[in-house]
Amino acid sequence: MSPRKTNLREQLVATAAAMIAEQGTAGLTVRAIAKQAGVADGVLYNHFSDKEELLAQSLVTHVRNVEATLGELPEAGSGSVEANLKAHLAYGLALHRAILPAFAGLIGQPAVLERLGDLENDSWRDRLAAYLHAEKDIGRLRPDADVGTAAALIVGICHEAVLSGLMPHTPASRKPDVGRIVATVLTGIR
Amino acid sequence: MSPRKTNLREQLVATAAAMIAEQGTAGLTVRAIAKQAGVADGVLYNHFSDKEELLAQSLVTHVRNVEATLGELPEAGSGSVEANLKAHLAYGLALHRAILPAFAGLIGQPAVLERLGDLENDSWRDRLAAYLHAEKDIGRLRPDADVGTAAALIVGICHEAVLSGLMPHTPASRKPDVGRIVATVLTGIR
DNA sequence: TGTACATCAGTGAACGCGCGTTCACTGATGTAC
DNA sequence: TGTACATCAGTGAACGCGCGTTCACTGATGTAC
Repeated sequence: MSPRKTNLREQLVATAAAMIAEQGTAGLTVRAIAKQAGVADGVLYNHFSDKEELLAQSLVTHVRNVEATLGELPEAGSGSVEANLKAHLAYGLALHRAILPAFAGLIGQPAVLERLGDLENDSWRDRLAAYLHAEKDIGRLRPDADVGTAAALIVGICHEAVLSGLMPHTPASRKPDVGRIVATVLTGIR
Repeated sequence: MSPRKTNLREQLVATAAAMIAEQGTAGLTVRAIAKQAGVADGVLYNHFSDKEELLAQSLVTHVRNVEATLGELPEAGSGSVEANLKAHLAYGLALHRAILPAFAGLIGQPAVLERLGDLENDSWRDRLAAYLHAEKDIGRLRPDADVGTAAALIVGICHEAVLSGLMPHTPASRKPDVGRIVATVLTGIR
């Protein structure tokens, strides 16, 4: 063995993650990754069984890179519920804007997605749901509030905002307004 | 001219639309379409400038086929707001379940999507927003209700439900509950 | 009506290309004596 | 210390494949006389 100070595997993953961040997974090529990393075309097969393994690892890295740039999420009981939900929503919007195009490029080819089992799949969603439950337990939300559904609504807004932005003929006026969304989820429309 | 009773163009579009309905646009091949239609490989170029034109036309047809299978949307003022919103949401869920995978397969290759300008892009969304406005004018929703945001929440749920279903490691318990979603949008959680 | 020719939708083998992947080879580094 | 050999990460040309697309050809149909 005696690893000769080779972290080329990590170099390839870092390069591929950066390319995913810039252009998504659609049309991403092993040659393009190798060229960007400044190594030979075939070298990735010394470190990965195939392209899918490199892609799966790079996706995990990409998601972690994005999460590292996002701040902390608020704790239940601190500040106001409205401000906390706005922070959660802004976090989710930024997260999905950065990672959803990468995942969408893999639809219809789910083999890569199935290799991501070790990636905590949607930890933000779980934390949002836990936050809402805690606020309800504290009494800052209605006792009969359906916090699971509220979490789904907020996650859905994130998906909708990003997907609409990827479609061509979408009016720019459809940009999400964090304050109005949180207000509507809190108070309803009836 | 004298068109010799040739509707092969429409036959190709119908075949491609059916294949899109079954397996989405990802991995859809001109050869597979030709084989399924029972015609020669190259014949599509007598009727379309290229694969993208066939795909765009087939996507429009697919969407119209799906819409034709969905019932009518309720009118403002009839029935109850809650029942009407449930009908709208069920419609949107069925619509997106059928068409969103087809569109997702084209992300990162937006040339096809740009050819869909004549397709009324998201007419259900517009009709939902118009319905909510009308109910507000009638007085069956709060005067200060943010119906535009409410429409975005409902559309978002449709996107979220479909995308989550396409991901492998999603728990089955996350299926959307139309009644609870409508109740939460109507009454909020605070 | 019958015959010769023109038309043109349809055919399918073939082309060029880019992809993921392979593998004989290189050459710098580690080891043996 | 110096020399000969072994190792193995890295190289990059080449392979096979499937894709979208092209085009010389076929043969059924319409037209002219």
